[in-house]
Amino acid sequence: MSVTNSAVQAAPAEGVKLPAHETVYQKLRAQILFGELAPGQAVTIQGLTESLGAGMTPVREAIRRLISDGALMFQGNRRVSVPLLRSEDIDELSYVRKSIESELARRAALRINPDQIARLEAIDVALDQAINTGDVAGYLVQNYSFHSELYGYADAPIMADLADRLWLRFGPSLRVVCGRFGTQSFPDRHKDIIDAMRRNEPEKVAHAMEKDVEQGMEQVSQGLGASN
Amino acid sequence: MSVTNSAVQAAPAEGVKLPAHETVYQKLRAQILFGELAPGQAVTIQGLTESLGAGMTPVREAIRRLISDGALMFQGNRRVSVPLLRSEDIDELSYVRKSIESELARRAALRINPDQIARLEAIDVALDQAINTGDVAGYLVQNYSFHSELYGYADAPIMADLADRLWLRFGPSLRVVCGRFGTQSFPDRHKDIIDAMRRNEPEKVAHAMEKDVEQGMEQVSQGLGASN
DNA sequence: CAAGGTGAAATTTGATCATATTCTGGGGGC
DNA sequence: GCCCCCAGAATATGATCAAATTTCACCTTG
Repeated sequence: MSVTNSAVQAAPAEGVKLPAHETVYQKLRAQILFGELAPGQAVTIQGLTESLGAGMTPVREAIRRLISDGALMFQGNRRVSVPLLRSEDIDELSYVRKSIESELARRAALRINPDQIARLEAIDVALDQAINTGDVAGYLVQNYSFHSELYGYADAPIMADLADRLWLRFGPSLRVVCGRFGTQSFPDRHKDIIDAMRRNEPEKVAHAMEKDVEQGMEQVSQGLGASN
Repeated sequence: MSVTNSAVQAAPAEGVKLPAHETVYQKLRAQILFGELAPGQAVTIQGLTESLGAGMTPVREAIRRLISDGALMFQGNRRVSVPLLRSEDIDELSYVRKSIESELARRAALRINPDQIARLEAIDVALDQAINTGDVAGYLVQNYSFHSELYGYADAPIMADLADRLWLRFGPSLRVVCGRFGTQSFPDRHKDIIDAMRRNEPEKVAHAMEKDVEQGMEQVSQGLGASN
């Protein structure tokens, strides 16, 4: 998984080589997804060049990509910031996510094998642990992992890519909501998904995923509504 | 509208100022959308710097954005090319487009006013003209214009953005199909959409749009199938 | 003797950096 | 309170470095 939780200089031990603009993109992406950058916060090129220890060109390219992803916002006057989510945005995101992610779940259900189900369950166990210990960062990472892993089994790269992108739009807000209310209140639909996978019932899987997404977006909506 | 049909140096008369990487992005985007770049064709940075008369940094940024859009493909060994569409891709695109664009049409139907309907109709007239004269480039531009204009009325920026992105994925192939079979065989669902708009029937609009998308993707599928 | 393959050198292209230029925003002076 | 000037950040260019592909010569083999 591309998730590296810390800001350590990222020992390049794993692959061997991979372009700087790519690593910068991944780091920035993780920071946005898992809430190290708050909605509304300004992002400067020069700030990132020193905090990430990279040149200016790679940072510029990474920022462009993230703007294109909807993870960052170009404020017109050459300023870049993490966008705030409006309730209309949540409405749109909810519709699109339900449509895409339920289809991804359906397709994954048709192809998944027992090993892969076991892996999903392992992630879900880690997720429960994070919830029980109140580990917000862990919750965000494991929850994302669950969905990301599942979509990887669907053999539908375009839709998986779209789902990943949408995640970037509400990631920062999810962090805010969790930070405000904790991780307790989230009911766990993942169990339903895994059970239906085992019973080989794609429609049930799709339906459970739709419910999971709906509940998640509802949480974000309520959490953000409390602040607006 | 951001649609500039010709390759003329684009007299910057309209706004007054706008960054180089932005103009490069728009030009490249138009070239991809309307088929000046064929699927499979390689894209080089240095080639674009001279063909577009821009520096290397803006070109790089534009390419990154288009890769993020799915309009270009990073071939691993730092090579960039226009992606070829596989039939599985068309299947995914068809599902997502039907879901998103029918919803966009529904929402647009709820907000649209007579002036806007008239503008849609004007585009559709130009579209018919392009079809009758066998003007493939005109067909592509007007067809895109119709959808793009319509989605602008839906007051749903995220979904409109997604729809725009998806268009970039099949644009080049659409050009190939049209170039091979001409524009004759496309039935015109746009009339149904406009009629239902006038009668203020959002569900009918959504349904007609779904059919339009389905027919379009079916055409692409058949056209590409003939070559593979 | 000819044909094919392997290796290194050269060219082409992408990645990164340092630098110059331009624009935005704020503070000081009138 | 308004306007002009200055500081700082972003944009854009060109140069430099690194990597990959291609070319070509030479050797091996049938």
